Amino acid sequence: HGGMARKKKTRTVFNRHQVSQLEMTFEHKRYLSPPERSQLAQSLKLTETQVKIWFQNRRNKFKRQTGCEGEQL
Amino acid sequence: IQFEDDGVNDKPVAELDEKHLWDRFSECVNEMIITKSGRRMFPAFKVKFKGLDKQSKYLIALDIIPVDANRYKFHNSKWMVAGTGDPEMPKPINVHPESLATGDHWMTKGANFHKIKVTNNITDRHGYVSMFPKGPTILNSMHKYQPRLHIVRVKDGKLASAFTTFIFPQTEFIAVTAYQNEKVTQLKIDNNPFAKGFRDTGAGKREKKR
DNA sequence: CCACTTCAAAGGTGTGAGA
DNA sequence: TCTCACACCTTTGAAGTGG
Repeated sequence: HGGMARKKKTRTVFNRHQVSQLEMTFEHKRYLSPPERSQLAQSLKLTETQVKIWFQNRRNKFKRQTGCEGEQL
Repeated sequence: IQFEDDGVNDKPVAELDEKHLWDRFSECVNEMIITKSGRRMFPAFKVKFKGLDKQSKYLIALDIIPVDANRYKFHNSKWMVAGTGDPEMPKPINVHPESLATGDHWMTKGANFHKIKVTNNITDRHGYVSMFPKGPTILNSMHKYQPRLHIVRVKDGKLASAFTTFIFPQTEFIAVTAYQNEKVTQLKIDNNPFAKGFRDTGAGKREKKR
């Protein structure tokens, strides 16, 4: 990185209602079709990209937790 | 306690996870800090399951009950009875958040109760679920306690078996407001990742301001 | 879509002082 | 005995980057 472009990435946190709705939706469907995503985004007042990325991250997390099954002694 | 037996044949067995760690704490009599805002227990209460029916759904729960009616004191590096215990508050039953999951779920993923908290703050009751109190478990300092694990099969929202309760003696502890036994403190520092900043060796920078 | 990484914010440790 | 502010860590999770 050459320039001095200091980007303050402020961490956005979804509120409880948003997370619980997203979580409930994820429990039923692990993938969302574009129309479903659009509707959910609108009802939660999030952008479609945010919902898309949330599901992407959520799938990754699910895989990570479930995949690492052989820990401990 | 009433239940409608659904005829499912299972034989629930729970075994304590990280038993060796619990044993080391137990050897020097474990202590758990209680604070006003609520403190997690360390080690965390984690269990693995066997003998559940894969298809059936189960509720898994944890509670913490008084061991006896004594007050204790730490004197000459030893715990000893120091009179009669104080009255106990009713103890909440901590239902595991993943509850009403299948036997298959519990047997593959186990149950981790690391988020439950213990407190000495009598004035912040979080209300009740059903007949039972909700929120952090209220304990008396310098009293002895024993966590218990409960398993019950559930069918169509109704209990479908008797409760199976497991007690792991090495999870017994004395509630304290500040650690009494140096050995316990050191075990906590050595094993709790959140206390890594107090470790002497390696990446730790133990320092005393004078 | 996945695999990873980035990096603030949130929050859990024991400490040591001062009740 | 108990409480509280620290310093010092971790964990969390949305957003970033590349495949």
